[in-house]
Amino acid sequence: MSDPIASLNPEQIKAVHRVKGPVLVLAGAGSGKTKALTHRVAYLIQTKQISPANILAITFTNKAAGEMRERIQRLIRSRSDKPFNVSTFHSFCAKVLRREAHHLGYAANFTILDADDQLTAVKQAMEMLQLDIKRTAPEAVRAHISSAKNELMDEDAYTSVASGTFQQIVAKVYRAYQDILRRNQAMDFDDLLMNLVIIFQGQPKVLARYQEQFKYILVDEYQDTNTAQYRLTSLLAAKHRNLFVVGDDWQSIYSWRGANFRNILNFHNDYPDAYIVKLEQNYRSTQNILDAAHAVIAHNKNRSDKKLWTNQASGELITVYEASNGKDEGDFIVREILAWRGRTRAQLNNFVVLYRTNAQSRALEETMLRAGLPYRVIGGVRFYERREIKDMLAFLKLLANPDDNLALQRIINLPARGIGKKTLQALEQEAYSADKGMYDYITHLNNPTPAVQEFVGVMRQIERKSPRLNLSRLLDLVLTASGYQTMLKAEGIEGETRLENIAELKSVMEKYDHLAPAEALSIFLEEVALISDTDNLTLADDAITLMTLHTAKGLEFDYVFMVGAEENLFPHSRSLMDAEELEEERRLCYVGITRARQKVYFTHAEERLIYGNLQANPRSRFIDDLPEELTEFVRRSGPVRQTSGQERRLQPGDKVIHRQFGPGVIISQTGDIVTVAFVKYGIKDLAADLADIKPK
DNA sequence: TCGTCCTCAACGAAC
DNA sequence: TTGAGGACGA
Ligand SMILES: Nc1ncnc2c1ncn2[C@@H]1O[C@H](COP(=O)(O)OP(=O)(O)OP(=O)(O)O)[C@@H](O)[C@H]1O
Repeated sequence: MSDPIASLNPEQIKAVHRVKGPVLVLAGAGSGKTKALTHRVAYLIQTKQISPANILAITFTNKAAGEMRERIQRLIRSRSDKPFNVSTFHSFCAKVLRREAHHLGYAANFTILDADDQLTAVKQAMEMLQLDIKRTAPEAVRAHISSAKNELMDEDAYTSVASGTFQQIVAKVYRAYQDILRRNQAMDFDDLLMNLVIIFQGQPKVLARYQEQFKYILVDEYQDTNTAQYRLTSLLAAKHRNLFVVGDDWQSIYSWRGANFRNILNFHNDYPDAYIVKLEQNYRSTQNILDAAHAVIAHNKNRSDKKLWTNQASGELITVYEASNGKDEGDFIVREILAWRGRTRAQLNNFVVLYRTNAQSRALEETMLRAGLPYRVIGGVRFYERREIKDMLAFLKLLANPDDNLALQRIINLPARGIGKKTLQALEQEAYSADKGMYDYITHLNNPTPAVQEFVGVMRQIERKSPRLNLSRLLDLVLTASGYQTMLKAEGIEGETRLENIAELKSVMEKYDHLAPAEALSIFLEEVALISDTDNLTLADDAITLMTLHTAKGLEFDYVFMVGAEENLFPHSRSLMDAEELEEERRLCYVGITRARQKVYFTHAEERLIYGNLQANPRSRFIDDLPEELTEFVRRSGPVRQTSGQERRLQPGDKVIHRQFGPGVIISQTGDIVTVAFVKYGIKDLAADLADIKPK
């Protein structure tokens, strides 16, 4: 292997060698930002003799962290067991909090709530406050609490700024929700970030310790940091100021969960002495792909100015396929993939199909199945969110944290033993009055009901044997002792499938079998809680990859299909009203195009089934923004030239004004009915005689 | 309390 | 189209 530095270009080398002080690498897609970051870590360790323990590298996914750890080890030709602190923000916070959460009254074994449990806790909070779940959507409340935390607003801060009925409700629920979480010894995803910031800000000595440890900090994908992550980074780097961040504001696509690309654009204000590196050579894509991507992003107003060029030839044209319907769209993709495979012996692993919403994957899956092509879907309904998996995990969570009432409530009646909603509520109330966790409470009851006794017996048995069992044997024990296995076996086909899923869970747990039982469980539960969709992408089998545009960030493939390139789908209908959201859709398109090494396809359909009825959407504005000379338009019947100057009546996407409902956007037209999304009144079906609707 | 049938809203992206 | 949640009877 050659000297690693030699494989970098001069600009990348500058970024790697500037060891001291703040450094910003602001550069476009595929310019080698992540590569520079990886090499910098290796350089710090190998050439500058800095201990890995003093370095903290933050990546966007656990998978990226794992790959980086491997690459660094290869670069420094070492298999040392010294800990490399390469992780995501969330798992970094979780690890530190295991040691420091006591400052906030949490024990080290706190539970990490997943999205599902969060919602359950919100509902419980609302029930306690006697709020009507039908009048106030718990999901909306959860989302607001989450945003507040990402902005570092605790319940007091939120209460003091809450205005309007809804926000005041949220403020109340927020308080009750935090109360529930504390009693459960549980933190949600957002707490992991916010609580660590609270500790660092309130305990200067603790902060100083970590500042001293992490003298060198590196952050990838800095454009998608939220306020909490930004603050955390600033706090940790404040002492030594050796902060290296890389990112691309054009690729900021997570504003809806609090990310703010101004964090990267303001870096030079936060650190006036920052050394700024621009990388302009792209090593991933052809010139046509870069030009197309640039043409799309150029329409955005809020963005930095950047250049990107490549040594590569212009390459393939962008192909735009107009399908007659969703099925035709899928068939086209299959035909193209087979054709490429015939021509170039390309592996299926080199193909990715990207869509805007998870719901679009189903139709594509069916096409792939029919064609007999192996595929993998990344994301969507996640493995760890399946009922049987969550049930198994709940047993394990309760074992790890007896205060986890949410876990207990999930499993106390599994298999059904007559503990229903009423009984559960009573137990909860009694435990609450006794100021105890529910498990603690029911294990110390004087005369428990037989059903409760039975459950306690199951848990006692598991508790007693668990110290001597490795993780996979522990799962076996849970499965048999609880009676869950018997229950599923009695269920027939569906139970079989569920048992298969549990078997898959077991094979994951086997990877932790070499760890001591005492620590294996908590490590496993933490990793499972923080696993991300991309983490599940492995190219072990040769298969076509299907995923959302968001999930594709940071990845690269030879052939990229962007499907459903239609107004209302992409850009999504919910974004059409808001200029900033539209810019984010555009950035998403930029991300999609720039994933490709060789060839990009856009596909759209004249009509497609949505909720079981046909909808017609015009093709995406992003297609219209592609340079004509780089684009090849194909229809079902064969290549055609672009139709110019389409006649415009009222079409989906048009902005309109309604006499009664005010401004809105046309979503679709079916026969005599137009569906319009109104800014104030939501989605309405109206007679299409146009009497009440005027173009804006 | 629990399972089944039925209605009706959902689908925006995820650590 | 699918899935969650309510109504209902056992
Ligand atoms: N100096 C270089 N010489 C050759 N290839 C390079 C060089 N730098 C990066 N590459 C390659 O270019 C591709 C993109 O690199 P990398 O993922 O680091 O870019 P990036 O800027 O992080 O991209 P993105 O912003 O799209 O995530 C990778 O395949 C990488 O190996």
